[in-house]
Amino acid sequence: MNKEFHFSEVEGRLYAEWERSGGFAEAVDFEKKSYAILMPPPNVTGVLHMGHLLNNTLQDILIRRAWQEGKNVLWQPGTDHAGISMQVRVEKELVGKGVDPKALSREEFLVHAERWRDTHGNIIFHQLRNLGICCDFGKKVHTLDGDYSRTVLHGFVELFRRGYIRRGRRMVNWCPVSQTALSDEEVLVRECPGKLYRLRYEILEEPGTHIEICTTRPETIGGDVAVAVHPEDERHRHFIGKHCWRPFCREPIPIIADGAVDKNFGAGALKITPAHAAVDFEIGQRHGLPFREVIGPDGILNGLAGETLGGLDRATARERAVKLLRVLGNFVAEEDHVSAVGISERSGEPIEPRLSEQWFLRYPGVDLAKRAVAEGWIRFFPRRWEKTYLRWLENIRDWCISRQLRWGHRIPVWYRKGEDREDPRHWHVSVDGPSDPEHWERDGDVLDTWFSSAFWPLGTLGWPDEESMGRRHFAAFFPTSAMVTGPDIIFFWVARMVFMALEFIPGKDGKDDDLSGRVPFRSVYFTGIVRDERGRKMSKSLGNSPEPLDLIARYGADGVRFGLVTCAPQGLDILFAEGRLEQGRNFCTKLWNVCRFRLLQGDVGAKKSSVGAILLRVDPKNLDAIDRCILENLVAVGEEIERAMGNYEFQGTLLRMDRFFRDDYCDWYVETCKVRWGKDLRRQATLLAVQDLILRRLLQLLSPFVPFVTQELWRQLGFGDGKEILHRVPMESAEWLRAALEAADLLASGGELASVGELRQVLPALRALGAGDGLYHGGTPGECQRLEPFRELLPAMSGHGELKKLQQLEGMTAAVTSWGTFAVASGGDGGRDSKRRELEIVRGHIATNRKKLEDRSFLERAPAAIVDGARNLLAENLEREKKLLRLLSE
RNA sequence: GGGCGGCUAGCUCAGCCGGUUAGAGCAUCCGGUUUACAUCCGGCAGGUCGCAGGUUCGAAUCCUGUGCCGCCCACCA
Repeated sequence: MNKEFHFSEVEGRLYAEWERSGGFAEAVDFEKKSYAILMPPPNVTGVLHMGHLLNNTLQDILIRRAWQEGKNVLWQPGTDHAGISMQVRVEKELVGKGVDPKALSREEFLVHAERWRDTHGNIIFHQLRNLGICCDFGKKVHTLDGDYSRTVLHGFVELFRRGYIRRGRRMVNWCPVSQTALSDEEVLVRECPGKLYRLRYEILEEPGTHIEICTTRPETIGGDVAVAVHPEDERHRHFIGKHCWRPFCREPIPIIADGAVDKNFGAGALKITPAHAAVDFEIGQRHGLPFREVIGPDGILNGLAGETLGGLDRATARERAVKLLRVLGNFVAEEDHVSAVGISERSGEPIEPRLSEQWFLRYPGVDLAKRAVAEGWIRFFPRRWEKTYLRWLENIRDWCISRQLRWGHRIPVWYRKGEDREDPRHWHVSVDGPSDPEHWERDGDVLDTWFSSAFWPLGTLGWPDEESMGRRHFAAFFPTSAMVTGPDIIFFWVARMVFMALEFIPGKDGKDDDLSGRVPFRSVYFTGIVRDERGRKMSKSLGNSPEPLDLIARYGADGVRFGLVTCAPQGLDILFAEGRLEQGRNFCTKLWNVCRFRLLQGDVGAKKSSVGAILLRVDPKNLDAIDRCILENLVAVGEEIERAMGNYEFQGTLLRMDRFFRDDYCDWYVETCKVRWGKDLRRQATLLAVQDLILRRLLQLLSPFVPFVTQELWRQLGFGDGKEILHRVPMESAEWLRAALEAADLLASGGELASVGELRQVLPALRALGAGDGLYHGGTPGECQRLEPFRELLPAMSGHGELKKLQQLEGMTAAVTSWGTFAVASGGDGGRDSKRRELEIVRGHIATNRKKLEDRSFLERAPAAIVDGARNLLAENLEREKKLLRLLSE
């Protein structure tokens, strides 16, 4: 066996083998419980980043544990066609090649896009393989696949039929760069420093008199159709019903009263531009105002904006407008003002509120979606995200689902040629289209990508086609078990999947109140966002993200996985620290070496190394307290891990295993084995069997976290038949193990646990004594008797050779312990200072506890156990003080 | 404007359904190692638990207020 774990050699070999020999293959047995995770489908344009690394590591851990628990397992991979970002990407590519994308027909463009997708689209999965994830990529689904598209279109048609989808002319968020509508969720609101302009419009009926208004967007003045004031605003009351002059495209416009105006903001009067502001639009509707559009879909102002503003972009037009207003005498003042500006998530450009004809979805089953989470049918980890989810549902608004793009699912609506498009009587809505297509024209828009993603749990499991649902085991895997994703897509995706599932999956036996079978997943684990050491979100544009594949090459997949998990606390963002990965790599090396050491002591022997087979090699008569304690620990760790994993405490679980492995097993148990090895062959065999029991279980427990090194060691140690795939080997539950070890009488009693625990605590004190010619011990007869079984062990473990009787303290450095006084010969008064420090601490404890015990209310009100604890501590420390004083006075 | 989260050792974080002396890893420093592992082992030092009140015999932990930092939501132009 090599001295080091050469991960680069092992990882490639094992991964290929897992794939080849069915390590990821589905094996559905309806007698068993099922476990399913839908991998959040990465964008086809995406490349691997740190977030994917973390996210997929966590899913892989859950999936491998599910295999170990003997469940039916589905980890569904897939990719998302990523509407806008993909289209932008392809357009850029085309422009680079000298092709004008706009000159291409829809079909020509799609050919290019599909070609791009098919060459670049699966890169991320190839990259993910390096992480070792046990996902069957053969099951991959792409949102534009034929089957999946049918799911999406069917969903649309059904929602339309049920009255949730409507076509309408409404204000939408318009991205002038992509020239498409966006949903509210795709708009980022950013605080932008700008100016608030105070302007005056002259009153038609009272020449020379003005009304003052405030605006941040003077370039839209051409679109003003009114000025509104609050109906109860004394300052402006007398203007209501009169008119004022619009400065650009000079025309009189009415002054109206509307409650939506805030009296306390600015001048208390608001110019109304229904075509370019949502609030203004509503006010316009209420008052039957006309509609003047002055900005085109491309963000360029038109002739109605004012004679010299036409043809300018919004920013330039604003500057020009201000200059004009000064010249015209309408300008009063300007002040700095921070306003909330909607920014397109994709293009980064300001959104233009714009009236347009779009398809809207009124969310179905809002109350059900609330109940699903509020009543715990779906559980969120960490829980606090429930509030975010619920609050969003409280203020939910219709979702604009149509996009003026080419890349995506084309809306399955046809309009009869030559008829009024706005008249539903001339619409055809179906998945397959009309039977006489020559008389119809299909809607040119596509659906929001997130609309198609909302059907992911349904579509990937074959819905709505019964044959397909059977083939994909819908019955076994729906509802899926866990969803692992980022809180940033809680609205975009998580909530919408909930809506769709609840809408389309009926309750069992018509019992719709029981949501258990209707939710898309039973729990959602929200990961944190991976940030760099300075707390900035890792991103390519900032250049602060390490190359994931590079990290894997340097630390090994296991090292990276270990590192990521240990620096990812539940519910908090992750401050990425590369040092963690190094610790991960070191962990693997240590695991490797302790197994190597095991092999150096002798063969594992029986090749069939089930727990039962190993137990046969353990003779309870040859076990001492130390052996029983480590076995007890082994069981307890398993129990803690099961609890922790049930709560998705990945970090806690791994750190707990790490602690058991290093502190309990390597540094304590293995070291004591060396000392206790002896000459008795049966005793030796038992010690090895105990090691095997521990290593076997440890490898299994660790396998989901560090799959490669554990798999390789499983073979090297000779567990299994040499071909076994570790994560497919069933793992005994902690409960089973406890029962088995208890039945074989291998677990420590409470007394043994306490005794060994103290033994371990004494060691550091002995080591701190420094070097001498041996270890001297003195104590009460009771103390000496307790030490007896460990006479060999203590001095050896502390590096002091043999144990001698302590005769006198002069010239010695001593440690007072619960096992008596230990000392080594020392030159001078070495150790005196540390004794003094110890005395200080001891006296501190004495004072604290004495004070407590003198406090009557403490004695009266504190529970008896606490009071007793304080008494014991006081007594103990008084005793230690006495000994220390004796030592110091020698 | 509303909401959520964080603030504990130089750094990253545990602890937070109140209870013995507030922990771990990393970094620093000191020491160890012929016999699995220097990708190792041990130890020293380092914290008035953001701040201020309150409840309590007892508060890092519960309550109130407050300060920074971050995130999310929101039609005051």
